[in-house]
Amino acid sequence: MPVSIEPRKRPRQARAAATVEAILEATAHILEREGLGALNTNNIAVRAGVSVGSLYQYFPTKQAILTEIIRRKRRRLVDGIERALRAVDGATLADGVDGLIAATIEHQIAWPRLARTLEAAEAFLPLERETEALKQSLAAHIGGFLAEHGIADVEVATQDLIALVRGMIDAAGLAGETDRAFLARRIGRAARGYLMRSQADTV
Amino acid sequence: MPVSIEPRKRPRQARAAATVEAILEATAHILEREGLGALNTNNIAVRAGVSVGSLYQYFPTKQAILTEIIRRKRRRLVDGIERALRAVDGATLADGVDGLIAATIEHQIAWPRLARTLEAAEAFLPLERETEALKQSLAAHIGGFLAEHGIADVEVATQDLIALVRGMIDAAGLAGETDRAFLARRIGRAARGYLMRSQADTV
DNA sequence: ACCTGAACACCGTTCAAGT
DNA sequence: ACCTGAACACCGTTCAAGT
Repeated sequence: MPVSIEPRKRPRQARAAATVEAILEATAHILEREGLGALNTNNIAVRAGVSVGSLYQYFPTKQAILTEIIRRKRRRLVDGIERALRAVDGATLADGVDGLIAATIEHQIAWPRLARTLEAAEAFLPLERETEALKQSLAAHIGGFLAEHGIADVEVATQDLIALVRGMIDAAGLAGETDRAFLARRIGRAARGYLMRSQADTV
Repeated sequence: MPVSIEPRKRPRQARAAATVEAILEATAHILEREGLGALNTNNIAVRAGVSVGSLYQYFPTKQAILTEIIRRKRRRLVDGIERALRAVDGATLADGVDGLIAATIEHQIAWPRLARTLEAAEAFLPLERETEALKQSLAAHIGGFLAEHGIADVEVATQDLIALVRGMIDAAGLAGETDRAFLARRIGRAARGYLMRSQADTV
């Protein structure tokens, strides 16, 4: 039987909302400091200052907690990308790509271990459909921008760009890098190299 | 207390060696088809055709089984890279990079879900030191090659190249791509774009 | 040396009782 | 409506008995 990952009920009172936030904060904290292996519901409840029973009032499974954290993070990513695209509206391809890279770095580098751990956690969660929807959404946004600038094979290009940007940011985050401008320049070189030759291919 | 991940004892008889191989094969099979969430030791034992007791004779923990699979996979990657580097000895930078990309694709794209799942599994395993050693080894090999061709900031360049190559291959694998030549060409564009501008920067 | 499977321990989840 | 924590179930691991 598929594991339930949907929140169980909405908190109606302020203290209940605080309980939910405390559970999510405790989970993120444990993931960033100790990793997935150290995460269990007792752990979470103790750090959140509530009982396990309360935890299970709002989340039917441990995986539902992880799912909520992932969904919030994804929402922030999409918001960040949308904001970046509005900001670079009418800009050149190179400037636009730089804006997208900066927005993604901003989103991904703050808690590198948490980011990596959440990606690992996805292997346990039945989120394929949502992941697909996220990709579609990013593809629509980013692909639209690329198409406006004459990039061929937009779907593949979008997949490739997202993959190389994420790969390089994750590696930098795990290596402890904090100089975002330096990282953005390197990613920009790879991305523009990819895109310029992609344009050339279409000539 | 740290989880033990070292093999418990070496098989001495042929049937024991067969048992170990069956356990590893069963684990890889479950990971590729059903993912980490479906992996448990009963599962593994049943599919391997042995009892749980036998499994625990050779592996002290479930994580030790995952560790052995990861170690074998890493060994194959290093071998493949070394072979590729010997093959492109004396070649141009562009040809050498193409050779490295092809070797990495060959290694990573065969069982894309298994590859992704193993990366996720690393979040549970105390493999930091080995992961660091692997990076050092790859950095020594690939960095040496890059340095011979006048690439600046070799350590960062190596990290970036590995990250973008892996990121793009993983994404392609999960998207179900099977055309390795097409994928190699796209990765080559990004990698050469990164490196050529990197060279230009040094002028 | 190798194998088996019932027994034990831990952690995810439930539920009866409370405010 | 929300909270608590003891009880239950499942799966990782052990161990006594077997070939």
